[in-house]
Amino acid sequence: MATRTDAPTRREQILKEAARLFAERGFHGVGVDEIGAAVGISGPGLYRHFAGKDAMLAELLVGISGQLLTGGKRRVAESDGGDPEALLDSLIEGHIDFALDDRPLITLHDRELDRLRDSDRKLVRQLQRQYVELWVEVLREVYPGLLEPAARSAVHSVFGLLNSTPHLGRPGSLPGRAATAALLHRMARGAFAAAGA
Amino acid sequence: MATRTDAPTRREQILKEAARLFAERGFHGVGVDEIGAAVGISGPGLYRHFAGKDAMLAELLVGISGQLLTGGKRRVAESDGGDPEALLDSLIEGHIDFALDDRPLITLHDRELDRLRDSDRKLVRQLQRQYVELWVEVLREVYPGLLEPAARSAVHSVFGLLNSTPHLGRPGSLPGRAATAALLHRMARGAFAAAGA
DNA sequence: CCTTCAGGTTAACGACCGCTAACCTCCCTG
DNA sequence: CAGGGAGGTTAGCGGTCGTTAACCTGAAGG
Repeated sequence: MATRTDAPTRREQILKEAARLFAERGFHGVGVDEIGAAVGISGPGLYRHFAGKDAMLAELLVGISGQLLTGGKRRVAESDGGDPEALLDSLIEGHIDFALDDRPLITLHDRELDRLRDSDRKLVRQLQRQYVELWVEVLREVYPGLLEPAARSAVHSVFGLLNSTPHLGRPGSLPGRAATAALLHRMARGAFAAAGA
Repeated sequence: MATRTDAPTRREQILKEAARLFAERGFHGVGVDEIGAAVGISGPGLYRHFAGKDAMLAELLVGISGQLLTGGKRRVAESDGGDPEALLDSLIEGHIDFALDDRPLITLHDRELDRLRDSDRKLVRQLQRQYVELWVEVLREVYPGLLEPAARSAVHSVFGLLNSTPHLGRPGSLPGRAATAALLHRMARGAFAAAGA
């Protein structure tokens, strides 16, 4: 992972603020003027960077889904036939990092999907589906007795568990990031273990 | 539980359809004309039954939170000092019933809270908080080693797990309601057990 | 039979919102 | 030192939305 050191571009600033605002008040609840104000320019200036408000949401959601899937595939590749248990732990860890570091995106990800144009929505759904299937395959290697429909339900449910981070109160009321991550990780494994029994 | 046999009132019809539409497209994404059309009257006719669009959302969210809390309190009272394990199972079962039978309400419940007037939002949050604390107390009886902050995080996370039902595909792709409920129940217990270890 | 009222209707107003048009101003480059 | 494009600005248009106003109607009650 090459850590970025250069300053964020204006486009990236806009996307970040838009994500925060969309997560706080919903896509329809935020005006373009507010998004502009959040980055120090005003309203129509955004159209120098994006074709429209819809395009911002689309780029955010496609980006999230793609990032999750890419990270998941990378972890599978790095494991390469090794211990499935360790691979499952790796997937869980990656998802938790994302859920803790990009809370607004996690919120958007399963909340505003229906506001997308048909083609974008199909793309996002396809990426999400591939990500789920990747987890399902790994899960069924760890728990061979688990049938596919049950495995898929279990994966969706654990996503619900891991994505609950936005409800956990603002950073500070928590017992520290590492402890929270560890708790979530244990609970996810416990839930999977119970599903596989 | 006295099962209702009389026909639903117009108010109830409106609330039900509004809940469905809000869950599908978001509060700001639904117009009053659509809500009216869903119950066979048109737009402004709704104002004979509600003070405004906001009032519908408020009544829905207060109703949900109150219903969950009331049901939880009833189960605690029925247990009355008995087996904490059985009480925890009872709470989980009640929450699962709600999540499976009223999916649109579950969706709204943690998605549109910020669209409420300040007073209504405070009321809903207070009801939600009481419900969480009720779970936390029971959970700490079952797992005495669990500290309060961790227990609260665990409860929120299990709510995320149980409330994932809207993502589980429409009824029919599932292996039957009873099997789904049983799976969710096992996973919730597994997650709690892992948190308590 | 007349009144009343609950529960509708349509028309229209005012606010807001996404987006475009037209214009301005640096800064880079040949 | 021209000039041109990147990245802003404000004004304003067109459509939508929540809400109100004014009117209608059928059924119940004295």
